[in-house]
Amino acid sequence: MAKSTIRSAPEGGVYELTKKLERYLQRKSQKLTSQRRTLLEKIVEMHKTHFTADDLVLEFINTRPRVSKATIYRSLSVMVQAGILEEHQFGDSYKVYELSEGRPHHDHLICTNCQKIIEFFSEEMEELQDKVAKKHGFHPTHHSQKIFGICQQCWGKGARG
Amino acid sequence: MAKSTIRSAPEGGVYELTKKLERYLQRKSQKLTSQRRTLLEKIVEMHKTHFTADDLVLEFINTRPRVSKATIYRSLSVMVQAGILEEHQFGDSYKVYELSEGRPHHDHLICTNCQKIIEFFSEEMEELQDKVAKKHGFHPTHHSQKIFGICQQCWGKGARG
DNA sequence: GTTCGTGCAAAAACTTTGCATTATC
DNA sequence: GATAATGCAAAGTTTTTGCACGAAC
Repeated sequence: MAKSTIRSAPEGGVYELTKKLERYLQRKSQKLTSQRRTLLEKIVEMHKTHFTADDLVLEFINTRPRVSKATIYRSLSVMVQAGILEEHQFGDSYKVYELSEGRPHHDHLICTNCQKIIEFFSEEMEELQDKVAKKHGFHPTHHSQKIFGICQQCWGKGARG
Repeated sequence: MAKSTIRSAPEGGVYELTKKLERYLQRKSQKLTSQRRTLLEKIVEMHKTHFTADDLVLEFINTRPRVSKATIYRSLSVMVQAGILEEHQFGDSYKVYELSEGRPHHDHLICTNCQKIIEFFSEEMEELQDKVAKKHGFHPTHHSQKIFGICQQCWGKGARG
């Protein structure tokens, strides 16, 4: 909120991400195909903070070169493994993805009226979570914190659940 | 953990819950059918802290009176509306339910090795969540806090991710 | 007797898989 | 040239729905 970065040349981001994917694939003896490149480009081009597999399927319906549905699903999984994407499951039946891209960890506020997702980060929250986990002898790897409710705009419009 | 209650007569619980369901259904001009009664009984009998729709489908495969899959899904939804059940989506593709039954709100630690779910409650966490929501002009209705990791037992057995 | 719920099977929504073909290393 | 990835369609999972019949109010 304090600092707003205008991404007028997203290609820089794509380049870094493709490098990262390449390094991951080499480590795994897997291949950097044109589809995987194209997908990653499309993901960056969309510049959506959150997207689904289906968003990508739609993007490729009338586009050349095509990337099939199966490849999209398979590639999303690879990119999650590679640490390029993060996978979330908000209330719904489908998975939601976002670029990790050196972004710090954050959690989500989800408006149940307009489906808007607001990201937040709280150092206090992170510490408290670690504290709770330790108290139960638990070794945390990651967490998912979702707060559902009504956002400011919707509340203003009278949507009070 | 401090107090351990032996439920030797779970029928008491069923009675209360059935009353609660009845009140809800009357308010909505809906009907308390034998299937809805039977389902609620079965849910209490299972005394699982967390169960899925499919768990219930299996329970009714060779049992009289039967309750169909469609009715199970429809009834679970009704019971969530009635405040009798809580619905969760932990990492997997299916939904997980638990009885609310006057239990205080709590969150979950999920062992990614043995799938065990540990419940916890932290007043501090609740307050912090409200604080974060307010900071973003957000009016929270509920939240879902999941911490994934390795539980004490699994860690002891060498499962360190 | 009206309205709502049930059971069944079919469909829907999202995701995964088998297999022959093609591209990458 | 060996291995891995792709595209397609088919199948898998979990959940929902349409409709004729039956139960609850």
